[in-house]
Amino acid sequence: MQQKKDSSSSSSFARDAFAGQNTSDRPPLVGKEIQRLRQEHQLTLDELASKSGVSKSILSQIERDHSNPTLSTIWRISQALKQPLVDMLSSGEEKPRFEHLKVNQTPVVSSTDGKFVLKILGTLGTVSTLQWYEFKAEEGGILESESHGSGSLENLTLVSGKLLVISGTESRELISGETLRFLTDSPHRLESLGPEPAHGFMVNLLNSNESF
Amino acid sequence: MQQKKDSSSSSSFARDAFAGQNTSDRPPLVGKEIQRLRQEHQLTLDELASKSGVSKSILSQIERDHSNPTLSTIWRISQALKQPLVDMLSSGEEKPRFEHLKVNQTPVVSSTDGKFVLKILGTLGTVSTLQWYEFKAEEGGILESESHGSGSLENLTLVSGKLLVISGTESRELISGETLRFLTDSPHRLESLGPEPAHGFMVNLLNSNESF
DNA sequence: AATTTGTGTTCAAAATAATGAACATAAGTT
DNA sequence: AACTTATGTTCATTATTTTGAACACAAATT
Repeated sequence: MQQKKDSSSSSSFARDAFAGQNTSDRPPLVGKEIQRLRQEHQLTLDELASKSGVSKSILSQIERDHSNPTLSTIWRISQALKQPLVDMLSSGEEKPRFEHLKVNQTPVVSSTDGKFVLKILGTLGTVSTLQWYEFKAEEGGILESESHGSGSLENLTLVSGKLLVISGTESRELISGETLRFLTDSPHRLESLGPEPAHGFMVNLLNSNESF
Repeated sequence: MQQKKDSSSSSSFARDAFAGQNTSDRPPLVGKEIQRLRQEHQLTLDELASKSGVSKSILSQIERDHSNPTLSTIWRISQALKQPLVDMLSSGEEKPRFEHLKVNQTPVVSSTDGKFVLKILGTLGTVSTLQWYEFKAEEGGILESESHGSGSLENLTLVSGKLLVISGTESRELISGETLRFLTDSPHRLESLGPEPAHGFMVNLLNSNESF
């Protein structure tokens, strides 16, 4: 019924259930990350406790992964540290420093008539898929796309040329230098109006939950 | 010491402490989202309970936001639903369909000597901050940046010109059409090598935990 | 209609997260 | 060195989450 918690060494939490590093099949160990953020903000446990409304003692335990925090606790901490909640839940991993894509390694997609060319510049997965492109389209070039799923967002910037954008029942005309963002949860279509070729840049967020 | 939980109406959680919709200053209400996902997967509470190892009763309460789940509980649920944990913590919100930025509304930043010009095309917050830019730099134009925080990633595509990128102790030279992505957790610097002006796009992920 | 089966909700008990006070230790002061 | 301050850890208690069993209700079957 009642049980001692941490007498001299172990709550049953971290040691028994989630002993290892967060390398996949265990809940994320947020302790070190929270501690890092707190120290970055130059806060003591007392200060963070009063800022967040979470008691000092539980903060201490969470930082050492001796406790399994509640959603509301993590949230209050993230608020106090001005850190998006989700950022605290992913553990830092190894990353190569540079990735250099040579010209011929950049994937290119083009419309059947070859008038609309899309260069895929990058992709990022997991949280919400993100892709960005450069495109060039001579007059009359058309790119038709299916829905990207609810909540998907397309961000178009036109460097030069003129572009007609149709999404659902609405449409817009873009001129050089303008940016348009729009929902792509229904089929949509880009058309280069010419006379000079349209050239621009596109950032797509697939199935995100962001608002702008 | 002991306390009834949900007798006929209220745990002290949802109703007392977090009554409203998730419109900002309360922990995210994950209930509806979890329920949606469960139903999408065509699972009953019993099935999800056995898949996730979380008891049916607490699932029921969490779905109705009558309980304040533990990190490990949310995590086990997210695993069973094959859903990235963080995706469950963002709630769906309303979104306007189009946002059209006219030329003069696009924020522009330039270096003190005016040789390096950065147009801020867009920003997305919360999950991990994302920003993208178009840049133009005549020969000798330099952009110096501080660290963007651990895990930050910069994705550079050069449309034309020649660009020198220095991050930490390493450096690369980019020619027209190439893409470079690199970590920006230390100060870094872009320099247009000329002779023709450098022109390109940049997508920055600040403090993300993605790997590529 | 009565029975079984499936699905979600509530109950009492047990496990554990959260709190505030006391404690330990280190760092600075007098 | 003794005293104070600052900071983090542990203790005892309280508040809540979590569990498994019992319950309620609806849908399907006999």
